[in-house]
Amino acid sequence: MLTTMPELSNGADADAVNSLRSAVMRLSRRLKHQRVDESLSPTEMSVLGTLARCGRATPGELARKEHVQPPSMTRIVAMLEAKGLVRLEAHPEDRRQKVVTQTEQAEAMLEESRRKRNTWLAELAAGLDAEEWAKVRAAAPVLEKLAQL
Amino acid sequence: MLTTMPELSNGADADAVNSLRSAVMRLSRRLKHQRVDESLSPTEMSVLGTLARCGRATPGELARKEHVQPPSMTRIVAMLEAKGLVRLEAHPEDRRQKVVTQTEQAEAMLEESRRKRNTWLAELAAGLDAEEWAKVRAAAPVLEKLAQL
DNA sequence: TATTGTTATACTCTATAACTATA
DNA sequence: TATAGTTATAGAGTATAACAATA
Repeated sequence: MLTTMPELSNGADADAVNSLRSAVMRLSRRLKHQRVDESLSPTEMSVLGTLARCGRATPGELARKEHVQPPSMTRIVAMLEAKGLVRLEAHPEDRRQKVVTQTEQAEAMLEESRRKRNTWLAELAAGLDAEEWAKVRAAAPVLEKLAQL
Repeated sequence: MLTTMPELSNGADADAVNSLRSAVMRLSRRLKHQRVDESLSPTEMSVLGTLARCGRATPGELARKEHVQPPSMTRIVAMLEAKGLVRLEAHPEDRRQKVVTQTEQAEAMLEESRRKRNTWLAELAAGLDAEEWAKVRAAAPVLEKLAQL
């Protein structure tokens, strides 16, 4: 039977996305609970990770990258500032904007959190073989790209 | 410098998990919005998917599989029942338990939703090349396993 | 006494709408 | 007039605690 769906010439198929979607939703739910730092929400952690990569960003840029609305990012940044993990400075050229940078404390926290993450990872790793982990590693950058598209 | 973290002999490493975690959280946020059926939450969709695979399950089993607490699953199942997507029957051997099965309507809905998903997929697919999608396809089953571990 | 499911309640995260300040 | 960010408010989804029924 002919379908009306668009051609997917690059090998993507509905079953894979179906599986991916279900796995992502359930994994995200687990990650919410397995959070490495009890005082930080998953998105707050994600923002710190983004800042560690980008160096600096405006609240608006962060909102777009995290796929969150501006008011939500305002709250998140305020939380992180209150915890001493980011600094807010005036934008040099546009006085409407602000610039968010991570503090040294955030860097230390990320290092500490990486250690905790490894412990949790070790437990999960026991359930996968080397080949399976290789697939996850190969796909991780693509998933990040997917999240940004 | 020597670390105190456990050996990860199967090739898993912290950077991969770091990347994976961030991508999963952001993707899940996108998926929340790109939901194929406006009237169903991501978890409700996930439960239907699980039922489609398992055939039947008790609320407790579903709660464990979806990594949700029993009271939450009570609400989710009640919603799905109110929408005519699942049926609740008495457990044949244990009168404390119940058995959840999907209705024909749910099956039709899943088929319809697959069509919509393909449309959304076509847009995303444009941003990845064949090799990248191959990596996603290869990793999808592993991610599902990871979500269940 | 332990387990399955439910009810009642509260919390976390995010969104929308309305507002302020700057471009 | 448009844009960046904020404030105030509401909603969705989930958790915890307390309870009922059955094993």
